[in-house]
Amino acid sequence: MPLQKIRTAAAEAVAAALKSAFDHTGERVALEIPPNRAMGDLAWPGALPLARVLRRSPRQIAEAVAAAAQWPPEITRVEVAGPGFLNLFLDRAGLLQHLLAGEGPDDTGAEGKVVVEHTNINPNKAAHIGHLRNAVLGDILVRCLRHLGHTVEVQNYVDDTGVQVADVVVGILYLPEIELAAAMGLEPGRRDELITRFAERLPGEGVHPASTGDFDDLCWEVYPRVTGAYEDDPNLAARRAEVLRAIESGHGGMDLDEALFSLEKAVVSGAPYPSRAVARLAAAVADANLRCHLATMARLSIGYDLLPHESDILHLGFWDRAFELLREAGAIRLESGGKNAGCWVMSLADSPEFADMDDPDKILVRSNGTVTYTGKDIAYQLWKLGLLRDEDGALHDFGYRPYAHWRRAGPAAPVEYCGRAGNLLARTTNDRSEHLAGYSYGGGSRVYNVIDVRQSYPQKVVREAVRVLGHPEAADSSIHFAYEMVALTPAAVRLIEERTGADFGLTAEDMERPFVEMSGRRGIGVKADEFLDILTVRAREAIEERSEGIIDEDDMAERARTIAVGALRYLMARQSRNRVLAFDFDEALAFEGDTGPYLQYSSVRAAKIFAKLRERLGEGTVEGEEIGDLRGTEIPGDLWELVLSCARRREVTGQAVASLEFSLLAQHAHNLAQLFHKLYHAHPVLREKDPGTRRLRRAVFTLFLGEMRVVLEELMGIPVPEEM
RNA sequence: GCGCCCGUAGCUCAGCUGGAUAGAGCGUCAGACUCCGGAUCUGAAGGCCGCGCGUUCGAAUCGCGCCGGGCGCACCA
Repeated sequence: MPLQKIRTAAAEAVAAALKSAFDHTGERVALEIPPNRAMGDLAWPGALPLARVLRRSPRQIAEAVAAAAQWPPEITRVEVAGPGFLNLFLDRAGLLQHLLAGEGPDDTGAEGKVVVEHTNINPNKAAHIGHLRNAVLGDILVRCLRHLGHTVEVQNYVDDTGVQVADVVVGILYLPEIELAAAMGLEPGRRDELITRFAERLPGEGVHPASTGDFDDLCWEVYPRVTGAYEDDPNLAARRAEVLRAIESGHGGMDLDEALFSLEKAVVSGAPYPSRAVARLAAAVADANLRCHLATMARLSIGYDLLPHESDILHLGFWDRAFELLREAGAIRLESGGKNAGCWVMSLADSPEFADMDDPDKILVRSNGTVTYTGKDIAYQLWKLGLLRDEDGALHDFGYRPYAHWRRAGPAAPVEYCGRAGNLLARTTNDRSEHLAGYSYGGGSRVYNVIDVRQSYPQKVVREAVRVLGHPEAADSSIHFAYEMVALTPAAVRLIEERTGADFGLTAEDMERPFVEMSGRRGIGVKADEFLDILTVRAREAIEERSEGIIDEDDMAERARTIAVGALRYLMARQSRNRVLAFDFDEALAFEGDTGPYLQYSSVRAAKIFAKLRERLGEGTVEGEEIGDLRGTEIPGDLWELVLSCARRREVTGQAVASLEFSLLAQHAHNLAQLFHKLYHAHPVLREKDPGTRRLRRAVFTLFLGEMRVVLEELMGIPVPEEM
């Protein structure tokens, strides 16, 4: 029986005993796992609070329950300890046998589809380490949900019509040539030439492996110069408005080459840029950055099912429909006077969460008639929940088209974008007649939005909108997975300035603070790909330091990659989500102690034991019929500790999902690795002469190895290398 | 001003729905098998769990009030 079922059965036994011995019912009996095995494997502390109610000493109660209970057969011994704890001891060999035989699929999920939205990087520059926190947390959530038996749809939202994309376009079209050329790493030249050179940097079709100097890196350089230029040149703001208008009007399916040609022609002739060509350029910029982001995340084994595009939400009238629903429900009103005159606002005054606010109204439609981001997000959220319905009851839906196909060689292997086989990554389109046979999107019974904590207020507004539209259960199923931002330690900032020669213009006061916020606008940050590259180089050095022979280059590259990914993912997972992650290079590049490589190393070592065993003794992992031979084997305390910890995976995963705290999972993995490393020294396998003892050790290490593969690779996306 | 988050060892952090001696890692100091990889392990030193009051048989954990730090409260996304 799985540990959780034993636990439940024992709890029921306690409840029944309370009824028969004291005629006491209604108690919620919960069993816990005591701090050490001398106190048993499961414990019931409930006799203590019952003492007053039952007017007996806690010890008396515990003893009476112990005597009256019909324990499940997995409980072999029961004792009362301390002030009145009831401690239960498990059949050790029995549990080990059960775990080795495999627990079978989980049946706790199956409530319907769960939608997880994560990554959501503005497609106007390279991803930085803050985006990695988002993507890694989101991806681990997806993995855990799937492990628990849920059907999960992963969405990566693309804001292809926002000001940030417009800013890059403004840079290309209007930034002084000298500055633009400098950002592009070129000698100053004419703008039409720069546009040509810029276009040459656009990636070709498909998603290509990430490398330095990609298109997103180019935009990383251009973007801060544009935001800086707005301060110097007031006319530039008007240009931005023009570009935004052009993007909103759309390009009508214009060909990119044609667009570039007409832009260059406009430069030469001095005519204004044609709107459709500007829009086409913006679309190309957004899409190119998106593909770069997909490539970055692919390195970390992160893939997606759908890329909803904001432009499609606009063009397909998602907001118009949401607006109608909100107006019919009386949730919004047009302000005729006051500071919000001419705006459509949603009143939050009636909901307790917003009760104490100075201004409990949130503007959804501006006085100029345009919709705010929060408005669009309400429409999108309704769609995700399957609640954005037209008058005829049909879902107000997108059109869909394949964007790419991807696969990975193992649960934590890099995502590879390939031809037509593998998992489908779809994108939304603005043509509803485009369908994908066999696929449907949205309509989640639960929706997680992985967005940093600074967006809590708009997220609450979105949830409230769902509620006032008459869907309180759906509002409760709309979960904002909030996490704190990634910032830089002052030491990290100094290092980046030294290395890149940049000057972020931070004051002495800034540098006194515990951390410095990253800022794409100012160019302050550590790019995701760059950091992964640094990690990989460091991993390579670490391997070389430790190895004796010469390592084949392919092998070396694979080992270094694996270690870099493991270090990064673990770093992101181990810290509790509501604490600011102050990024520090020394800490991030550590491979010893409480790190990803430590966990990987434990698995490598365990695997090595079996390799040597096969070689020298012809023995392997314990499986099949040999499991039966373990019956009745005495399991010493330290080995048992590891077995019991392995049994807790489902429990830990469930807790991690319920609390959205993957530090629990990280700690669990670390705990397993640590227990193993201790046993490694105390319980050698190869040198053990007694076959029975050797078999037990093989069995426990078999369990450990399998467990680590699941926890690291499947749940945390941390690859386990063959060697390191 | 209002709201949310954080405050645990010198440093970076765990501690799940309150439970039995507060845990890791880094750093410091002292050690380890002619060994299944030392990216390891063992040991030592190091804590009024920010402060106060309360609830409870029991509080790092729950409540209230302070203090310190961060982040929100846009016709930005």
